[in-house]
Amino acid sequence: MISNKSEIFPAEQQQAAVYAKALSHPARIAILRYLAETKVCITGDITEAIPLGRTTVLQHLQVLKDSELIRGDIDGKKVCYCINTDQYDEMKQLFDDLLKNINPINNCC
Amino acid sequence: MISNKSEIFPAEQQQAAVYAKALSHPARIAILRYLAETKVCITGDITEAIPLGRTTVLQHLQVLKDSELIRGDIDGKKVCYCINTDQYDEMKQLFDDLLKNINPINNCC
DNA sequence: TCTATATGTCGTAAACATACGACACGAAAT
DNA sequence: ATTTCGTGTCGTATGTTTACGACATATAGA
Repeated sequence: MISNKSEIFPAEQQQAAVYAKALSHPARIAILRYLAETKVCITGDITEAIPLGRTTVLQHLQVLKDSELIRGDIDGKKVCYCINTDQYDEMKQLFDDLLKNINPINNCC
Repeated sequence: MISNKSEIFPAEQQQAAVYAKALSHPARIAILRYLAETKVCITGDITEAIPLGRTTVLQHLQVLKDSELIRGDIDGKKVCYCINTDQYDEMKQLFDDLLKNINPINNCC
């Protein structure tokens, strides 16, 4: 590709885009909701809660981990996934600012 | 692909994902901000404001149009892009609800 | 009429996302 | 010791996104 001109945009917009991408698949939204609901930190039980194959769920978890919205800590033989509250709060703040800054007026044509 | 199991998720999560996808590239965030700032409805001047090729910008505009966050009305020889305020408000509401519903507690492991 | 401007469509190349099966590996139960 | 469970990694097929050049068209002005 000649692709990936993302770096030419302001850091704040890049970061917002990263979070938006993390939320851009219903499975990942479902996973976040699941993690928030079951307050215990869960392992591959997620696979049973989300109607997708184990590998696919793992992949979505990886995407969420890359965006740092979740953490995955090894707890003995199980792995313990949970929402990264710091990062999550940062996302909320960023989105809030973004949506506040975009104040459209419907003056089209 | 065996892909596109998106339909198996709740409609609300699917719609949130659609909006998130629309915001998932810095160029599209930049376009939205530009449209909101320059309160006039703009045409291909966007190409000059966004450091990308004309075709690429058009493509991003198409993605935004698909998510219905913007409209593109033909106004004589020019095309007039602007934010679809109704849809935009719906997005804000959806995100607000979503982020409210995900209330993580940092009790990891 | 010819030209420039504004716009759109098509094609294409490379990268990334989605979905999953198959295999690997270590710890706990039998 | 062998099996099972929880986990992860690899490979792979297909679809989507990103980026852009080349071509097409229609309108306004010289």
